[in-house]
Amino acid sequence: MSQQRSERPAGSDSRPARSAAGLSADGSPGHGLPERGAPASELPDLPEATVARLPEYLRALHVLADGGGDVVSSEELAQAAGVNSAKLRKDLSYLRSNGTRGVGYDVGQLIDKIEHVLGLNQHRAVALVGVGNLGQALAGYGGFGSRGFHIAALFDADPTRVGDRIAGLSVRHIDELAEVVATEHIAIAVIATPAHAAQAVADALVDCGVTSILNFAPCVLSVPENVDVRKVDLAIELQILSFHEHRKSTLTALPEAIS
Amino acid sequence: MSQQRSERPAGSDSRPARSAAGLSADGSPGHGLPERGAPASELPDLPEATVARLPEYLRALHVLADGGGDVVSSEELAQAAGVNSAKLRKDLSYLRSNGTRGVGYDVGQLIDKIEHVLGLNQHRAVALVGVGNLGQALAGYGGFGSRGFHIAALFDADPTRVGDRIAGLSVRHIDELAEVVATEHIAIAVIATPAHAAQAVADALVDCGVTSILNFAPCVLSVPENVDVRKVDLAIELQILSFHEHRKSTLTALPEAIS
DNA sequence: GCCTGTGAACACGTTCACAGCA
DNA sequence: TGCTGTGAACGTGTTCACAGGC
Repeated sequence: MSQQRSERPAGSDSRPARSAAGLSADGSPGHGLPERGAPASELPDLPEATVARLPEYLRALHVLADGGGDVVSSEELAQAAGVNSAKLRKDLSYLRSNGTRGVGYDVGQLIDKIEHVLGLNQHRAVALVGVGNLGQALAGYGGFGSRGFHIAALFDADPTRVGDRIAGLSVRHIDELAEVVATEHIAIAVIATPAHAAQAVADALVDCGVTSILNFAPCVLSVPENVDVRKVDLAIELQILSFHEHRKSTLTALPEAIS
Repeated sequence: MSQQRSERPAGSDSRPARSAAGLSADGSPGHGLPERGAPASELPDLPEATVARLPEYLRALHVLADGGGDVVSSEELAQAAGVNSAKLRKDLSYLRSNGTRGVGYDVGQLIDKIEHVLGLNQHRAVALVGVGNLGQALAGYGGFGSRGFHIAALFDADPTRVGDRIAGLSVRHIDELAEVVATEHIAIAVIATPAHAAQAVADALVDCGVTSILNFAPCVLSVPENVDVRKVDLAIELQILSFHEHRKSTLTALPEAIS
């Protein structure tokens, strides 16, 4: 499932929304899919919705592993991950997973498999652009290392911020982007700039060869089709909750139907 | 139609369950209920996917309005929001929307309608729990006011932080939660605590009557079914991007199909 | 002509229910 | 007797394509 080109909102909720603005970028009709028997045969092309849940399973598995568990049933793991067990089993079946019937899944094996599928074997270097309020918080977030990433560089356009040290890194000017992206082998970047700067930053990132962007700026980014964009927008999340609040409050005004 | 009730861990998936408990509330054909709680056209029960996109349309509309536009076609608006126009039109049709054929949509009217549906007429008060790195950044984020929300109170469990002033608000101890939630009429809360504290905070929030939670802690929350939880997890977003990176790099190893 | 609104077709995702194996 | 793995049924969401009105 390639991401569609243009831009697509990919926020918090499990938005599998594959909004393809144009045409069938990814093989719709008769796109000779990579041969089944193809030896390279890494990824057994997973549904996007499954991909979005694997990280949650992984987190739950790590918790179980820390707790000393070595085998887990689909029911237990599903509960820990907040899904139902049928969905979990279906998801894991896409990994040609090796559970043991009558027993469950080996925790360690499953962790390895999921990490492998997600490409987390190699610690990935991430660039963070924009060290304002949010950017600083993200830079300071400690949870990355344990989950397969490290922030390799910080950038900002504001000369007064360049040189600041945040979380052990020195803030560099955005003009140095290309150089650093190359030397650090960065493929993933986080945009934490104001909205008005985000598109220019995205363009610069793409020019440097970055192919995955996590966008915290409240705007739509336009990027080539080979670049993946995911979006996190706090206000949008709150507005969705607001809708449900609104709905709940009008529902309580209605007579209670049967229970 | 059976919906699992019980304590559903509303964690990751964060799709508020559409309780289909046999309510024909909205316009069943021919059953014209004479009186609704709110006669002024309440919620025409929208698909969840549509709800998730309305905020994006709203943002795009505000940009257009600021630019002086007063009418917009579905094609233009769709582009600005990063979706395709068929989807946009379908979404708006759920709002019994009033576009003009051959012309387009009135920007101002559409803004009003979406804001109304999302319940953004009333500025909603939001509580933020956890003023660490991320919490402080969220508190300092200025984008709320213009989008229908304001942070009404900050809480933390750490006594050394209580009393700090952040973004014009004084941090209060979590023990004061119930009191403040009541006086400020807070229905929505943001959890920005470490994972190990999040469930306890969620329980406390629910006890106070909070019915919508935006969870930044990397864990699954278990809440009663009438409470909506949405989750934002940075590491998960990056891991999803990592998968696509991984896939792209194995694909380039394959012979290029035609483009 | 242009553009909205929408049924119908299609694609995707979830759930069920049971076959198959330890 | 479990519990996994999975086809098939079902439901949701997206796209198409055209009817309807300006």
